[in-house]
Amino acid sequence: MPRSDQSRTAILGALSIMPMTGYALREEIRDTLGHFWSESFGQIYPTLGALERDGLVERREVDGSRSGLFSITDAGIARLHELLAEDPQMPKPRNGLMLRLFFGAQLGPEACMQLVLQAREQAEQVIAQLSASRSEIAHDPNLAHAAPYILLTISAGESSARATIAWANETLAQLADLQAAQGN
Amino acid sequence: MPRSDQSRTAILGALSIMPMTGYALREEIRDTLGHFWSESFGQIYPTLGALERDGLVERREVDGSRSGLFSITDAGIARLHELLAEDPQMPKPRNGLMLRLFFGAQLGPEACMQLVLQAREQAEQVIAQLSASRSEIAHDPNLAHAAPYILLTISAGESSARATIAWANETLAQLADLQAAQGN
DNA sequence: CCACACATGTAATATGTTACATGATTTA
DNA sequence: TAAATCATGTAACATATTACATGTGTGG
Repeated sequence: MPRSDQSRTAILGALSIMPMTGYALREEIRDTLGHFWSESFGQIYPTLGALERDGLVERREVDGSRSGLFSITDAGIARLHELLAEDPQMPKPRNGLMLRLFFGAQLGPEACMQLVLQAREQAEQVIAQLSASRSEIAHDPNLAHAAPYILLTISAGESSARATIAWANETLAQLADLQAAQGN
Repeated sequence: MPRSDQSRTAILGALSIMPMTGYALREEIRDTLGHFWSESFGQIYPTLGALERDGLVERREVDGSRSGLFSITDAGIARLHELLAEDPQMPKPRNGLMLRLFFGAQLGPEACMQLVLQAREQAEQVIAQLSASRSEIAHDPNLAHAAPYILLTISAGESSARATIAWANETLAQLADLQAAQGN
């Protein structure tokens, strides 16, 4: 009953950068991998348990505290390399915005414009967040040797967001035309 | 126990364009909405059953054939409008490529370059497919009044794929630098 | 001392895919 | 007539989220 290989990959990967508690793991994944990855507590804790049973991570009880620091073992590093070498899989796409636009004839041009405006705003926020992340990552000593690779993913996010903005602008113009034509 | 509103939206939307069998529904969703949506039989048939019980679609038995043609009812159209007006939701992101690149320090520059090359090829294929779809859609009489909206989603796909290609080219150059630096 | 962040975990629920079972119809 | 495609559906499995339960440490 293998808990998702994908979750294991993300968790082992994060622990390969530095030891963490399960709680910190969620925070890091949300804040740093957030644009292209997510894990919930419901996944993280059972997966950590399974990884521990398999000897891929170790839990170190910190003095009096109830909090367990998880760190990756040598076997864990080896397994991480195997997992990373597997073919990357994308989830089946389910883009609610495109679905609505596709049936835009039912929804009408005004509502579609609202949706596109919303998408453009979100893309602008993403760009701002990524720009902030970029400098944080460049200055974080824990990430020293991982940083060049992490920055590639930041660039991917920025590139995608810029494309969304350009598309949104074109699309708004076309929707305005459709609206005008409908008005006739 | 509401079968996903999202699946209902997609199915009602497709039936709002023309009546179809469950099988044809899968084909259409895969071929036409494929770049940003997917449904499996395991979702389609139970959902059609539920929609029928709710009076949102009707099954018409065709003469001797066992195949049922599903068409949307007036109540179904009304419900579709409600569903389309709801906030679009994106699934939690799980991008296997970015996950691997993020931990690229573990994977090494050569393997990362392979991944990026693969992503660039896929994007090129997407562009070719979308370009073909574009002319099909423009010439399909069934899609006459839906076409302008559908073409907006095609443009979004093209725009995103072009951004991926541009990012891939930059990224390959940077990975080559990393590789050279590692070689020293 | 109260609220909030840290921390771990489980259970109920939702969602979705794959494989299987079954059979009709069409085409080579 | 054999193979491929059309067609419908179910069951088992896989995955993932949300809400809940529980408790500790810390700052105002």
